[in-house]
Amino acid sequence: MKEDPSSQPARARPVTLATIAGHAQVHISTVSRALSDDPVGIGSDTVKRVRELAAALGYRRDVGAAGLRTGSSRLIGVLVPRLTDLVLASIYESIDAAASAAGYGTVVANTLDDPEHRRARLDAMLSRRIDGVIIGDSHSGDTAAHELRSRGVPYVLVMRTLEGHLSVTTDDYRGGRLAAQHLLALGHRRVGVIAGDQLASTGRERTLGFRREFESAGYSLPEPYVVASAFSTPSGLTAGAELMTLPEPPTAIFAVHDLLALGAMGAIRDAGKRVGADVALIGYNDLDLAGTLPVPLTSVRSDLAAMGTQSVEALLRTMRGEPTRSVLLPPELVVRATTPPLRA
Amino acid sequence: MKEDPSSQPARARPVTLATIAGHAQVHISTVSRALSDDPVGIGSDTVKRVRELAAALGYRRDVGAAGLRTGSSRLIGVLVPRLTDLVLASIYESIDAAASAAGYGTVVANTLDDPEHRRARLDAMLSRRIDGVIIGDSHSGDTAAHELRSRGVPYVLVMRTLEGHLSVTTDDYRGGRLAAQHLLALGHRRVGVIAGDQLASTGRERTLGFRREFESAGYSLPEPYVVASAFSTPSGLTAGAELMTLPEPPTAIFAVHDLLALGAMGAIRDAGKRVGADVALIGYNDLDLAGTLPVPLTSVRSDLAAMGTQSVEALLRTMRGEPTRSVLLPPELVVRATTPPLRA
DNA sequence: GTCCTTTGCACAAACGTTTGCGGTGGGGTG
DNA sequence: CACCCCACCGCAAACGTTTGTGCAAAGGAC
Repeated sequence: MKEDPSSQPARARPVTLATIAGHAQVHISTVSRALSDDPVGIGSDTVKRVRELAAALGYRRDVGAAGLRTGSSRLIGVLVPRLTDLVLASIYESIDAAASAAGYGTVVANTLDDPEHRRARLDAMLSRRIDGVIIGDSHSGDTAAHELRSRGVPYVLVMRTLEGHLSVTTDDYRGGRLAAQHLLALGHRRVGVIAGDQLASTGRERTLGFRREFESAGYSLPEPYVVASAFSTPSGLTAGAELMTLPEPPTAIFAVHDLLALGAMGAIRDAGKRVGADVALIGYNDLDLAGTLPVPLTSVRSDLAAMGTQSVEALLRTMRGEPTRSVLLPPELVVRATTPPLRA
Repeated sequence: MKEDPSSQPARARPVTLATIAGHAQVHISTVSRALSDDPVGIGSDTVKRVRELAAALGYRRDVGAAGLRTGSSRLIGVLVPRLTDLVLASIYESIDAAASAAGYGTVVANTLDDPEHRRARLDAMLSRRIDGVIIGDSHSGDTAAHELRSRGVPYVLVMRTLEGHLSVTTDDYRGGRLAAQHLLALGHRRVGVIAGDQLASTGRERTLGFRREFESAGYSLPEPYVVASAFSTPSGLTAGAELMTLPEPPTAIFAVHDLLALGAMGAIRDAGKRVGADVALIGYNDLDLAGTLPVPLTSVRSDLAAMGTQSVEALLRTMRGEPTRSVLLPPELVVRATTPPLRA
């Protein structure tokens, strides 16, 4: 290990409009206009000269200072429960890409589903005068959306819905029905659901859709067979264990999140059964690890990238004051090895 | 689905120092001082009055404007290959938490290991006048660190090292040796390595440590048994398949990333073998899904949270101009079901 | 009572932009 | 040749802070 050269050169004084103006022998405002997207009222040769000078000097517009003047920080805030949740990480990735393409930066905050922490992070965002917020962690009984509305800060919900607020989500109710239809078609009659957080619309809707479809086919889904949980692998393990220790354990399990399904796999194995052959399993979101698991996982696919992109588009429209409607993306069932045909 | 009330109230004009000054009948500078951390030179009753007023009016300091004046944006940039890599997401989470606790915000950028894209994102960060950068995606032959140094922007590497630059990482060489020692002790003599990206110090060091330990015990690790890869589950699958189709497939595999191990599990199964019983498997990083997998995965644990936290501390020290040294965190082997004792 | 020190505050400049407005020059039209 | 118009550019204010300096009043020592 070499010695670390911790002594770094003093930070160079950044080159500003004034620097360029000095070199070009024009007024600073002329430089500003020449560098703007469409330089109106400035001679084309001046524009060329200024731009070359800017490039040569390594000029970089101070967007903070510009924001002070224009009132727009060109920054959008993103609230997520946890970035270590692959689903949210994927959505955030596409949000960031879309925002970046539109000339906006993003700041993301883990709220950990903790109201106090969330407040603090949202406060920090507002202190940076963000232009809009994408809320990915909305909870029933959540106040952030209302507060933003009353403050007049544009926002849009993603991933999870909330009655009366603009949102971009997948049709979770329909996704739940797809899972139920598949299991019913395979002949399963006694099934379990790992339902996720019931305060989140995702957990609620997916479970509800599944239940409705199942019951409307004439079968019942008793309470002990539906167990709430967090959205992590460990809680999938405990919830799965709970299901497998029922007097009559289910022959199939619907987990409303792939990570829950991953945990359930462990629980099924711990119960001495084989995933797929003995107990069918369906996950949700179709993370790219789902297809490469030891036993490839059947999952309800939702287009996370589209959700991210469209939420940015919706937010930008709202920021421009254009009317915008919520969007519901269609889910799709991807059948793999964890839901084989029932043996006779 | 209700109609979306997309019409939001006009954004309220934010309350500034001037607003408070008006109400308090003092000068704006007095308000600024009264609101600062230690209000020196201002009467204690004035301080109290101003602070109450600020709270009542819902004042929020504009950190962008403050940054313009002070020259510090109180923002640190974080460069990662991908946030959907759980390892990086975990590190970023702790970076963000630590930075936030120190009064700094963070902006993160996916660089996708693409130089051009990376340039653009780094440029955007510099345009926001970030106070420092944490580089999580350094590659051999990478120029960003050099550029930052020459620009005088404080930075620190995390996760991956680069000769001659300050970094906070785990001892990957040692981690590789731990894995080799474990497999040797179990009696494995013909082993394979899924080596990750050889341009990243993580992939390189872990593989090197493993090889050294293995060879110094008197056994060989021929080239076909070491296959490079990306750091994802799918590439773990293909690399694993490559190993399993060798004329004499290995009896154990060391994957330098848990997600690679996850993919390898699928490959082992596709080859008609059982993970653990037929082919031993060791992962790296000990993600929390490792322990809850159908067959719990033996893995080399590295303390990701500590890496994040300490990288922030190192960066803050560098920003204050204090001398700082690279840190090497010790890895730890966590033995689980994928490396059972060899049957006689 | 005078002088000096301290306390408490106001003034103003500066950070880097953007932008409405005004002014100068040149070219075209009548 | 006089006029007007337009292209091009400079001037200055403003965004919300922070901070060095100056100034007045209050308090103490003699």
